[in-house]
Amino acid sequence: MPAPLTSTSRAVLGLLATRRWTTYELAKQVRRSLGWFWPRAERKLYDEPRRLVAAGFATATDEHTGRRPRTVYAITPKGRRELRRWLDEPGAGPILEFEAMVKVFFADCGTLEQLRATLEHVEAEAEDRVRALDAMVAGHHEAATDEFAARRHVNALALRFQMDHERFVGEWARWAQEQAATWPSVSDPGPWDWKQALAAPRRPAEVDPGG
Amino acid sequence: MPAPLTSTSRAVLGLLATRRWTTYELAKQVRRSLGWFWPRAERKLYDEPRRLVAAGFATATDEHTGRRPRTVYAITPKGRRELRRWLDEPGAGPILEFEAMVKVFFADCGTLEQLRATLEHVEAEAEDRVRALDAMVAGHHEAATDEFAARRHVNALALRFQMDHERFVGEWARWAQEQAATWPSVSDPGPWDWKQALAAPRRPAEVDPGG
DNA sequence: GGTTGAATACTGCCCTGTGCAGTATTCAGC
DNA sequence: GCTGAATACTGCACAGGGCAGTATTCAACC
Repeated sequence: MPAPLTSTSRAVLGLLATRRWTTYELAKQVRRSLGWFWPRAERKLYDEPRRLVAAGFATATDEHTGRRPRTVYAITPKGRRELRRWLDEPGAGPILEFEAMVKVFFADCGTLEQLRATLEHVEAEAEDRVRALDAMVAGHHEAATDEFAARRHVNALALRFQMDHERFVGEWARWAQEQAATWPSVSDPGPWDWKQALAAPRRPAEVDPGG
Repeated sequence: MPAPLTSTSRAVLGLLATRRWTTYELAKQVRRSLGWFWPRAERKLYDEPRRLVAAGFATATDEHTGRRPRTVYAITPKGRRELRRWLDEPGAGPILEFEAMVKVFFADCGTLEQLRATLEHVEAEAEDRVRALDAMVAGHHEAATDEFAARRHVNALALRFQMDHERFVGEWARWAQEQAATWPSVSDPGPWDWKQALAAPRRPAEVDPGG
């Protein structure tokens, strides 16, 4: 019997539902869109289409560019049925993996300077990611192929999540730096009020008055 | 030479820096605190302390409860130095894995009802997690052992992130349901304005009484 | 006093997934 | 004609997940 499919298999199946792809194209596409909330190494993406073919959910066609061979994958009707069936199952909520937060959590084993540097790095990375997403949205206005335009609405739901998430990470990192700046030392926060820190309202996103 | 340590090794090392633990206790503790931003299977946590001992960062002491043996691990001075050194390296930003979002992203292959159910499930899960975190914060007020009280400030930074994150997920899921409710069909959003959806300000957490 | 079920304290196994190195061809720019 | 980037993959070692299985201890209940 064929190995049971994973969520990654279904993610690839979903992409195949929009058009035919080579695995190389699939990998690029995952990096640009799906990868934001379902990050997978390119290496795995090369295996998945084969499993879909074995399960009867996709077909593989050998083509070639000059003398170089390439395999193009396409979804089958059975594959579309499987995808619809899969959409009936609930689906796991967000799972976060945040190495820098581990360093924040154990910051009292180091120095205030190390904590500050860690938080600054998180902030800078979050800003990079916000910029990357902004660029993607800007790109949407022009380059709108047919198959993309038809999926703009679902795309927008995911994009909105990702942008707000990245903005939130940046805001948190700024807030945490401000808090830590008031601590006498990394192992003793002095009169700092942790209850207040947990209860204070989330700051509204700063409005840019210019422009 | 011993295998190079991973971030998971360092996370366990960080816990050992606060006190001595059996692996079983370590696993419970990870589930309650670290696991929110560094989720690891219990199975793996049973291997890590051994690697730390092999590297000279921890010691293992064989004890027993009645006839049942147990191994208690403790950090060494060399282990503390390694932990401080590790805090100098930047640390990776948040990585999100969100299966339900994959289903949202490919919702146009199914039905509006499936999309609604997926989003509702995400919302309910996020609310569960907010409640679990609220209970944890409430617990902090009473049960404050010495080793916990000393780490309350760094704990608060992480807790604040986690709570706001979970609240944000819930808010997004509600927002997405409202958007999808205006779509004539799952593959055609009608006159729905995707630019507006991406640009509109994030809603404050207050409740909408309209209905 | 005996049973039962939860908590404690692990180990083995198989699979998924990551990261890196390596191979070979095509194509655009100089 | 040369070079470097893009295309199109494969192999390998190791981290990590999930589940099943083993055995003891302890408190609750009858």
